[in-house]
Amino acid sequence: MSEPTDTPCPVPASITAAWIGLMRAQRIVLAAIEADLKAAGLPPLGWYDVLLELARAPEGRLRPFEIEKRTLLTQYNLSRLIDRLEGKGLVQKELSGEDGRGRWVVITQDGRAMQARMWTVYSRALSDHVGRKLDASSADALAGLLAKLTD
Amino acid sequence: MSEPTDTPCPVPASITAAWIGLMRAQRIVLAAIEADLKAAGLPPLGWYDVLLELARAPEGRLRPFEIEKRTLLTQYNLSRLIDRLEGKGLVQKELSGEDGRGRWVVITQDGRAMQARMWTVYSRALSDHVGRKLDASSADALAGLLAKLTD
DNA sequence: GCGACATAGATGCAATAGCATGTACCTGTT
DNA sequence: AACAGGTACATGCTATTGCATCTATGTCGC
Repeated sequence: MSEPTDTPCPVPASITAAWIGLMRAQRIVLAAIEADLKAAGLPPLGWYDVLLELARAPEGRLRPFEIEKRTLLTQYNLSRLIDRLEGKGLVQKELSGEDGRGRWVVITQDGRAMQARMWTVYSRALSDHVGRKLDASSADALAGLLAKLTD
Repeated sequence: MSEPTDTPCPVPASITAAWIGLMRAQRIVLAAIEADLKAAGLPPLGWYDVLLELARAPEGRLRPFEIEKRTLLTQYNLSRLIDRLEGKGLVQKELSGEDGRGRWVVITQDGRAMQARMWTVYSRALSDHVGRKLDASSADALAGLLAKLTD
């Protein structure tokens, strides 16, 4: 006669609490930030990530696979996101001379302007939805703990 | 002649580090867990969330709007997720007598079995991808810091 | 140089998410 | 009772995502 295990849970409660908190916090804060961007008539955060990487890159250009690594976007989603960015004139695609398989993605002036415009809204949203909730030492501690999850 | 502000950033570095860490950690861990579920031939995590709430509810039934609050799903996404769950025989929809607008969503035996089956995989994934990375006190600390973000 | 395999990127198609709106029904006011 | 909201849920349409696969090129061993 075995004990009925109502919750057959080999996972410590502290672990599940951390995981649920991680999901909740990310969703809630992300939704709040996206809402602020949308309210300002700006595109979603994914666009910003790509534009920022390009803006920081030497000559404002990167290969798609480099963007992919930096942003955690999947290959097929990035391929289409780049098409959308190009459609809005924020980036240009160029053929790569060295590697016949490759393309260059180059940020345009409009793209740099959009990145800057998005940052004004994004930074304020970050202050509102993250900065207001955490002091510097808490933020450091949080970043440190989260980093443990990603190696 | 004004100084060029290379990074016009009123947001403390510790705040952006925490935010980027939050996004990265959530995406990486979620992707790992979803991959484990898929590898086991099981449906995505969203299904589990709904099934768990139903399994825990008295008589295994909830109104859609109750599920909505508990899971952070949007109304329209939940409406269709419930249809998919019903299509697989994991829940049933019943008309509500008291409130003519309402429906009940009732978990079936198959639904309970699926929730249990998913938990065996999910709990192992949690141990692998979270438990292995954090000791109990770190997990508690992380949960506490994340909770600060969501009030 | 040729074949086998890897890498970079694109794309057709099915599934899901987002948005706006629609349909019922409820609740309060006059 | 009639009306004016408000709440609960569904749904048509479009946009995005996920998956599998395709094309093109590069690399390595022989």
